[in-house]
Order: sequence, then structure tokens, then C-alpha cells
Amino acid sequence: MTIHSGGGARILIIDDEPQIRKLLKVTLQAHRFDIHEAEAGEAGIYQASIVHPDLIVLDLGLPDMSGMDVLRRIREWSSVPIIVLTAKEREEDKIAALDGGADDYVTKPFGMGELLARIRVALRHVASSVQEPVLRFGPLVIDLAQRLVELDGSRVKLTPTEYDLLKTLATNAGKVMTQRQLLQQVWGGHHYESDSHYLRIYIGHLRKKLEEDPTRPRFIETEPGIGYRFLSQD
Amino acid sequence: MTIHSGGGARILIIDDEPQIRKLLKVTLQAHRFDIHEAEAGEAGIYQASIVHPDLIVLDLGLPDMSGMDVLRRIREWSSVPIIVLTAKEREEDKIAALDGGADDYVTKPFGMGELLARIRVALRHVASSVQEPVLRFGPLVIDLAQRLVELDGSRVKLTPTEYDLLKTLATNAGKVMTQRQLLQQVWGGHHYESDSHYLRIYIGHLRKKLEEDPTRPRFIETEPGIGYRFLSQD
DNA sequence: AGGCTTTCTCGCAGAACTTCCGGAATCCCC
DNA sequence: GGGGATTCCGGAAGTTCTGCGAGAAAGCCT
Repeated sequence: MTIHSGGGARILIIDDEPQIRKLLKVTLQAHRFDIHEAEAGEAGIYQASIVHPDLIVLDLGLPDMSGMDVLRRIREWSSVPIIVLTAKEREEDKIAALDGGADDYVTKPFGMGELLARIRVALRHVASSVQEPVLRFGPLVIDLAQRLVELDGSRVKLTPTEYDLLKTLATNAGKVMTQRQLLQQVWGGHHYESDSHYLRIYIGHLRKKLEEDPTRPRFIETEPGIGYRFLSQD
Repeated sequence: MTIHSGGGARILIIDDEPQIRKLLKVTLQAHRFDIHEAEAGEAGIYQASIVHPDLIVLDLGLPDMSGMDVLRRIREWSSVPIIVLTAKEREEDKIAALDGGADDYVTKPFGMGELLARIRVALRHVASSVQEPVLRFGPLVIDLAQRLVELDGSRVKLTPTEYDLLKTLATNAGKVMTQRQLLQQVWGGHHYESDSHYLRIYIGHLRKKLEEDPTRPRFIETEPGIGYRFLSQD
């Protein structure tokens, strides 16, 4: 579950050691994260303020200022998850960082797999507010999370089967869905060609509720002998 | 989910070793947490469903079932923060637990100060997610902190179940809550689809107390065949 | 006793399924 | 190339059935 549907989440790395930065950058980019870097505290704070990362990996041992100060300064205005990465193993340091606003504390040497897992945990916490699967086709809006369908700004009431059918058509917009595919997706079990009349009924219902002129469909086009296709644009 | 302001947060400890349990219990109680205990997996899942803890400390090495299974079972219906506490240091175990729904992973032997700090971090997350403890929907005001509901300025008396149901609906305003989700959130993990009559009863009670015209709901909308949705606007 | 929760029954509205029929396109045969 | 037969799609009935809501009554806790 990534945050941004297209690319991965934006991650800012604040670390002064070039080889660690390089390692983190390469590995995280391989996992489709969008990486920004800073090699000092002030630069890190500045970067955080302009790129608005979804997560920050912060090394506490910085040349220009204390990592704890960086933490505090960022926490003054942002609640972005911060994973502290450091060589300091003393418990007081861990407690200070965690109570200072850090969301996790990983000591070097660290396993990259574990760090990735902890990054996923931190991103999971904010994921709900960022993820928003909404399909838009001109005047038609399908909100999969809220299970809402709007046409020209007003809500359209759909029965469960109607909604499921529209959803499978719209998520595969552009390509033809065979009758068999639709029957299996929407009705689930093993339905045969004889049941394809169900489809015509519910396609009819959908067109009646969505199309202005059901004889000239804007959204659902029938592909004779094959199935149906959801048009991405007029 | 709510952190109780008077006493500390409720913490459930699931661990089979009596001395560890004792140590955790005494220390956490000294920090004014409200402690519940379970010494096996099944018992832990059951406890979690009835005491609704604000946080769970889970030992992965349990006698009756795999700790990972406990994790998964609880995650089926609850998003309570879970801190895994274990002797397993292998990176694959950490990754599996974190990706399996754990919020943190602490290996034994552990420093009690660090564990406490990590508990504070986890609790901070749920506290910040309920940043606005007062929900307002037109004439309806729900004060989550005081467990109080007002309609048109006058107090509405709700039973515990009615309040819990309203709370879960209102905190997820806009999106559909399936009957299964509602049953698991409000009643705990043991209820299945067959118990959906409960829902209808209590939805009826809520509508009778909140809606002027229960046949034309302003707040609680039923989504036939799916569940219910709390309307964000009139 | 009183309130809260659970259980049960019943009526009803709407959804799902079924059947029948008309119209359009295609194919086939002459 | 034209006419009939076939095929396929779409609409309009009617029937069944699932799911929701309301009322009432029986446990259960304080």
C-alpha cells in the first residue's frame, strides 16, 4: 500500500555521511519512493518546509547543529513522521528522541529490510488521510472509498449489483469487458452465457440512471457479440 | 479508542511469562496506566474485544497459538496500536510483524524506559488522530472527550451501545460502514452477519432519538445490502 | 424496580430473478 | 441485390425473495 498512487511517497533524507545517504537513496528509490536529500540540519529543515515530504529519515549526528534541535524545529510546524537513524545506542538518547517527537528510532548498523518495514508502518499511520481513490469521467464521479456516485454534482442512488457492475466497468475503463468477465466479477459464481440477460437488464438500469439519452450512450458502449466497454471520454 | 483523561490509558499485556507480566504490570501501573492481562493468545484476543484497550503489548512467544496469528486476528477488526515484544531478533521476524500490523517491535532484553517512550509514541498517534474531540454536524454535536451528545443545544441521553454506534458512524462520516465493520467495532470480534438484527435495532433507537422524521433520516442513511453511512451534510 | 440489552415475530418495500416481446443488425440463400 | 431467417440487444411486464424497520417480550445488570 503506497501513499501516492502514481509514484511512491516522498521521503526526505537528512544525513551528512555521503555513503549512507547514497545507500538509502538507491534502496528507497528501488522501492519506488520519491527521494529528497539534505546533508545538514538547516538545509534539512528548509527542505522539509518546501517539499512537504510524507516521511523524514533523520540522522542525529549532523555537523552544523544537534539532531535533536532539527527534530524540535520541524515539530514546531509539522507532524510529518520522522524516523531517527543514529549510532547512539544509549537508552537516554532513544527516550529523548522519541519524546522529542520522533516516531521511531533505529540504531546503526541497521538492516535495510527492517528500516523499510518501519517506514511502511510510519506511512501506514498517515495513509488513511492521503489515499483517495476517486474515478472521474467528465460529469461522472465514482468515489470507491465512500461508495458514492455523483452525476453533475448530484448523488445517484445505485443498488448493490448496479454499483458493482459500474465499478468493474469503470475501473477497466477503455477496454472491453466480455459478458463472461462481467458475470464472474459481479455475480461471482460460475454463471454461463445463458445468464447474460442479467447483464442487459442491469446495463439498462445503469444507462437509465446515468445517460441522458439511453439510446446514445456517453458512458457504457455495447460491443455486439462480445460485451461492454466503459468510455473514458465522449 | 479514546484515551481516558482521568486515569491513564488502558493497556492490555499479552504474555505467557509471569515474571515479565509482573514487571510490565507494576512499572506501567506506576506510570498510571490501567493494566489488563492475558497469558495466552485466545484469551488475549477475547480480552482485546471486551476491554477495548488503547494499546496492546504482545509477546510473540505464546503457548497456545502463534503471536503472528494473534496479531492478524486482532487486526481483522481493530486498529489499536500493538507493540510486539519478543526475543526473536531475526530481521525477517521483525519485518513480518511490522508488515503484519504491529506498530513497533522491541526485542528482549529491553530497557523499560525505551519501552515506555515507545508506548508514549504509539499513544500519541491515536491522540493526534482524534485531534478534534468535538464533532459537529449541523445541529448535532458529539463530544468524544466528555461522551456527550447534543441536538439543537439540548442534551440527548444515549445508552452505551447507542453511543458507541453513533461514535463509530460519526468518526467515519461520509463513508459507508459495512454491517460487519460496525458489529466488530461496537460489539467486539465475536459477532457475525447473523447478528445484524442488533444493528437494525440500535440504528432504529438512534434515529428515534436524533431524527425529527425517522422515515426521512438527516444523519444516518441506510445503504441497502451494505450497511450504514453517516451523512456529512444535509 | 428500572433501564439496558438481547431475542423473536411480523409486515413491507425494494431488489433480484424470470419470462415475454419488439426492434435492429447480420447472415444466408435465392 | 433483395427478402427472409437468425441472432442479439433492450425494454416491460410479473413473480419471488431478501433485507430493513417496528413492536413486544424475555434475560440481565445495577
